[in-house]
Amino acid sequence: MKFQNIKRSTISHQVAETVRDAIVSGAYVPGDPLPTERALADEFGINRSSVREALRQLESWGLVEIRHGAGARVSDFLSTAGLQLLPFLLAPGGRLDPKLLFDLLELRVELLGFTAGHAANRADPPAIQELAACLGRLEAATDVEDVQVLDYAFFQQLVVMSGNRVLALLSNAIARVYLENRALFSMMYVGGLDTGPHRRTLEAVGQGDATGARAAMAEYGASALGRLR
Amino acid sequence: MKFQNIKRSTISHQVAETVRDAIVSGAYVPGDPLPTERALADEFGINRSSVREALRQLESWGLVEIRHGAGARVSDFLSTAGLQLLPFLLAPGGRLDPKLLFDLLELRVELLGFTAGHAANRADPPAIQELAACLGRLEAATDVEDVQVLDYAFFQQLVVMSGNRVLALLSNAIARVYLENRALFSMMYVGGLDTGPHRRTLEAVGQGDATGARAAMAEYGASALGRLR
DNA sequence: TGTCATAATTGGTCGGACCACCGGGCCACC
DNA sequence: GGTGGCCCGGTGGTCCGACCAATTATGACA
Repeated sequence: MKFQNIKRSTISHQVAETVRDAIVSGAYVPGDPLPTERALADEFGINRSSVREALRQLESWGLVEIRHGAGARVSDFLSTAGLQLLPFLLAPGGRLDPKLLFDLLELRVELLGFTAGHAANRADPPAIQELAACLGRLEAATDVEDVQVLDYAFFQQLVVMSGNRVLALLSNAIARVYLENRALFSMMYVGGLDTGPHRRTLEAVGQGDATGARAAMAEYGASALGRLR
Repeated sequence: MKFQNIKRSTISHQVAETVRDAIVSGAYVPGDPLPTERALADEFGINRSSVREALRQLESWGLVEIRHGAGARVSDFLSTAGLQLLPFLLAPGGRLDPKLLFDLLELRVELLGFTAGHAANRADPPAIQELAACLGRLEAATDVEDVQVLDYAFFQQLVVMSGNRVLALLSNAIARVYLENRALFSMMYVGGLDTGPHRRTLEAVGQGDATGARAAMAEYGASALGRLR
């Protein structure tokens, strides 16, 4: 039994999360005015400073727009927010949005291929060795949760090898989706993981075969996508 | 003559931007402790509340990690932050990072293809008509800045047509890169824009030809990438 | 030398005050 | 009828000073 990290949370974080969930779950519609800072402070029974800190957070998530003297409004976050919202949009109020998950995995297929292809182009021996080690650890794992983590580590190593920092940032954002909704993705791993595509990817990357690596990784992504239906 | 919107800024935003730039430009290295809230307030000559609001923002950008009683440390943002940092990483301290721009455009090629392909699969007549209108406006424009905006609008319409909401969030993030560094990308448009790929994309999307649409849009992205060298 | 209570440091929360800005209503003026 | 000036209540922005809570440094003691 491993203990979870105890998450200590500040009041402002809790408020931000509460209001954030209210917004993404549709309790507030884009354009709606938020209660005033003083009203929120009253409602939550906390100080206005804490509310303000929470609002700053909501603002930087792209969820609300604050105007001096005129209050805060819920913004049209689907056209202003970035991927940092995805973890919370995926299962608002505990209810999974299957279409959104499908969209994510669909895009992931593309990114997996892109990543593997560029990793093959730019790989150097030590990195390839590290990738092989990742694969070894993955194949040795039995616990579902470990498999999940190590599978992601394999992909992460490919991202590093690709040398594309924009891709790295993008993959950070996607990693958060996994972390926030770990249970959601565990279904992709029940009944064991076929590491065949991983092995073929490793081989192709080792030979600098970008086309092969891309195909192998895309195949893996597509199979995960297929398992969703 | 159109007047620009006057942008009013709060103190906390200014502080957040200042510290953010100091971090991404390397003045602080990941792991470094930030000055204490009280010290920052003194240094900037402002109140501690404003500093705290700024720190919340930096925290939600993934740039710093705050621990009760122990101060704030700069986090290893390249492995924790998401795409929302990209606009500022691209030209820290006014100096362009050409490799990062290359990485972005390289990834963009992939995304353009993905977007066009899926748009072709899911397009309906009114959306296609709107896409045609986008192309019309683009070809009618003469001002470089207008071309830049309308070129992006064409892509944005493809994103909408693809029906992939994750892609939409991703493209929001990338849009911010354009907006924050508009001048940087204007070079891609000097000497006019060849709208041939756009026209071929429109045609392919209209016929539901995913492969053709993907190829046309990828070609366009690759040409932009080539112009960078 | 190692341990542990304690003090100092630092972030978290609070209450209250005042300023800056927005929106709407009102009114004089053209 | 329309325009601009003016005022006023509501709301966000900033400040101050105080105290609480967690961490870290300190130093006495065994």
